[in-house]
Amino acid sequence: MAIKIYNTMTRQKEEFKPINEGEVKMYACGPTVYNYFHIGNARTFIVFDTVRRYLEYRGYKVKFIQNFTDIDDKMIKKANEEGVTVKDIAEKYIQEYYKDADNLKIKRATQNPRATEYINEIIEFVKDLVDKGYAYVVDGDVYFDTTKFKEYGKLSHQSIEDLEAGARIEVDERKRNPMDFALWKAKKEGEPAWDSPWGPGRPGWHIECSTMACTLLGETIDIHGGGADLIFPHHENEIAQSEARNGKPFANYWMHVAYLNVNNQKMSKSLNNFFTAREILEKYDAEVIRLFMLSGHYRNPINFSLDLLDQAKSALERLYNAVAHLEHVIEVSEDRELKDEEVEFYNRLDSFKEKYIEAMDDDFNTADAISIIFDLVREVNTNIKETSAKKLAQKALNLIRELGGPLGILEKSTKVSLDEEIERLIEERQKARKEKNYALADKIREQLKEMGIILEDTPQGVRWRRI
RNA sequence: GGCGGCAUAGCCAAGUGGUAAGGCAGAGGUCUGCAAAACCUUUAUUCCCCGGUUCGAAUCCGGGUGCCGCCUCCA
Repeated sequence: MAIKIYNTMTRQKEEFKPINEGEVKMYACGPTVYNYFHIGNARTFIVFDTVRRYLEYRGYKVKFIQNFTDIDDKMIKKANEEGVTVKDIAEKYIQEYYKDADNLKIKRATQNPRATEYINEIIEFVKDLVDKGYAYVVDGDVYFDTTKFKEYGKLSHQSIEDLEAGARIEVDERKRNPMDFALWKAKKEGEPAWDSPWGPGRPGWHIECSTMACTLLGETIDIHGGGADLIFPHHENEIAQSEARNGKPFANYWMHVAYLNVNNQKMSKSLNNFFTAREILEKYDAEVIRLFMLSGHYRNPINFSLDLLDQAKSALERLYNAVAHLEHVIEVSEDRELKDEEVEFYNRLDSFKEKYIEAMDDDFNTADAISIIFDLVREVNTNIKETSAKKLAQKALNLIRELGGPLGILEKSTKVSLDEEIERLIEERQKARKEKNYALADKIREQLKEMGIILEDTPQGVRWRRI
């Protein structure tokens, strides 16, 4: 069984074959660090985090690079607005990125290179393109000549003519062709700049990713990805630059994450339907957000709403109730060998893992994978009781956690220590119940609920969990 | 104009030729002092519409309708 990945380039699912056995070289386009990232960015980050985690789960050693774009028009504008340097803005929002990403339980990339750290490599890259005749210099700007790269448009499946026909951009007269794009931009007044053979200036947007991917991962990488809006022009341009210079395929698999919409429309500042990840994290647990994001396929758009987040919250609660149940059983159950009637389920647990892998192998079908976790949970709830063998409960719990791992959910324990006050109240209530003083018992239960503790009476005694 | 995506129950959503997963919400039941949780039953004779191919289609083909996106910075 092999992993299949939908490749934007070929528009079909392909069997994943890494360049080097057992190793994956993966690059995802990261944020421009001029603001907090929004919930749509969060979707892309969470998806690639899941892809990365799953590849690791399947035994690959993953080298995962995600860049920070720390120099571009938006960065400069923001710095001017705030009266600080571009570097100040970058430093600030990189730190803020880490805060939010960590809170979303997004694993840190192997490296997060910044464009400004690779200026020399970028200049070398551009120089090569000029030398090879793929780029030309105009007034200190350097442009890529898209007509020189015969396969231009192969990722977005558009010919240059088609692209031009629909172009809504004003054509810069200095460019040879309307679709040509800047590799290097000459310095304008008040802009940060670096020396180059073409005079002071700064890199264009697309060149940084080509350069950093090539420098850190090599001329051909396994997986390159980003949001669907990067297909054109960003990734198209990356391909043109990289393949023109290196003469070999840039990436073997192109993955693109569909949008997260609000009211079925793309989130944008002008529509004022914009949510930062941070403000959502204030209201919802990271795992709720992840479950929501992963409950549909990454190539389908998802609609964002608080109501949907509430649905995900309830769903996650069901999963955690099972975890709590198992943790409870492990505490109170007998450490003994399996009884005959337990053996069947004990062995059958493995089949859930098989189905899960089958789902995830199929282009990371997280929705299907999640449904298998729910199937597992139902069976656990019916088959495992306080009287079950401890090793059975332990295996089930390990499995639930294992399957949650690549999705970044079900990593928490429901066991939390109780302070004395709560412990006293629970005991008091138990006493009241014994004395059939149910009015008092219910009152205490209500009181604990307000304190965030849910009590559940089971035949083996009281069970509690936090909300 | 070019390219692409989507349309499955009240809501979310998987399934892409073999007779409709899963979750949320709702209803009924079991358990419980009552709850909670859990479990059981129930909620789409049907997958936007119309044709066609096929023994068989939500799945393939043709034609509609509706919504969304890319072709400009954007995850």
